[in-house]
Amino acid sequence: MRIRNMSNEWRWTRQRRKVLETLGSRRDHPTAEDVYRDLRAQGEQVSLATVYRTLRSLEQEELARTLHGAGADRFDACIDPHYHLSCDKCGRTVDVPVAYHRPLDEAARQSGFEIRGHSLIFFGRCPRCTDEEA
Amino acid sequence: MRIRNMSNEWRWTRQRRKVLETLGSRRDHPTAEDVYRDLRAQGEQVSLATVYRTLRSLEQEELARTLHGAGADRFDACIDPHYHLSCDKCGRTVDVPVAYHRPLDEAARQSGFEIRGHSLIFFGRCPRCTDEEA
DNA sequence: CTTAATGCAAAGGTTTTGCACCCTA
DNA sequence: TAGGGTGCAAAACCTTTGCATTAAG
Repeated sequence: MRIRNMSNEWRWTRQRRKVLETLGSRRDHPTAEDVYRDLRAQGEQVSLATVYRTLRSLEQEELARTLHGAGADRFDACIDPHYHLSCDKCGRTVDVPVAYHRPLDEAARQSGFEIRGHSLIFFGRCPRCTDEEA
Repeated sequence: MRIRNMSNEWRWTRQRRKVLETLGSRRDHPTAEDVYRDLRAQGEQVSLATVYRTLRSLEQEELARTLHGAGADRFDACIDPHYHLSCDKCGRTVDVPVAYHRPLDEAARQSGFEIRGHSLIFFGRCPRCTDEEA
C-alpha cells in the first residue's frame, strides 16, 4: 500500500482500517453499499455514513479512487492509472489488462485544458451475463 | 442528424423536438436540468420529467448518449464514438479533438468480455477555472 | 378517435450532513 | 481532556414513475 500525505494525521480507527482492507481485498470494484454489506456480514460495527465518509477521505489522500458509471459510484483501492471494464447488464466492474495510454493525455493538452489524466471504461457484457443470455 | 429506428414510430411533439434541438445546439454537454432551464428560458412549456423521459428515449434510439461523471448525468446529441474533457472544478464537459482509438477495444477483448466500445474522459481544469485559480 | 406524450407530485435510489455521543491520543 | 470519528436520522440531490389529462396523427 502506497503511503502518502504523511503530513495529514488520520486516525486509523477500526472502521477506517476495515473499509480500506475490504476495498483492497476485492478484485472487483464495489459500491459503498457493497463495502458496507461486506463489513456487516463480517460482524463489523459500522454505518453506511461512515463508509461513505471514509471512502471520500481515502480518495483525498489518494489511497482510493471513484469510478462513475450508471448507478452508484464504485471504488478502487488502486490509484495507479489503469482501465476498467464494466458490464452493461450487471454493473460488475473489474480491471482490464490494457496499459494506460499516456500519449492520449499529450494529445488532449492541445485543447487548452490543463489535463491531469483520463479515465477509460470499456463497456459490454461480462462472461457470466453473456452465458445467461443464451 | 442521423436517422435510425424508422420502424419505431415516435411522435414528434413540440417538447421532443425542442429537447433534441437544444441538445444539438450546445457545444457543451448539458445536464437534464440545463436543458430544462434553457427551454424554460425560451418560454417553452415543458417539465423536467419530460426532459428526462425524452433524453432517455433519444438514447434508446441512438440519437443521444449519456455521459457519467461526478454529479448529474450529462447528455450528448452526437453518438459517433469520440472523447470528452471534463473540468474537475466546474463540471463543464466538452468534446476533445482526439480520435477514438479502436485498437484499445481489440486489446480489451482478450479479457473474455464481449466489448462494445469504451468511454474516455479526460479530467483536469478548463481554461476559465485555471484563470480563476490565479 | 386512439394512443402515446405530458405535467404534476410522489416515490426511489444515492450521497451528504447536523448533531449528540464516543473514542483515542 | 480535546479533537476528530461515529451512528443515526434527516436532508439533499438526482432520476424515475403513477396517474389523470392533453394532444398528435
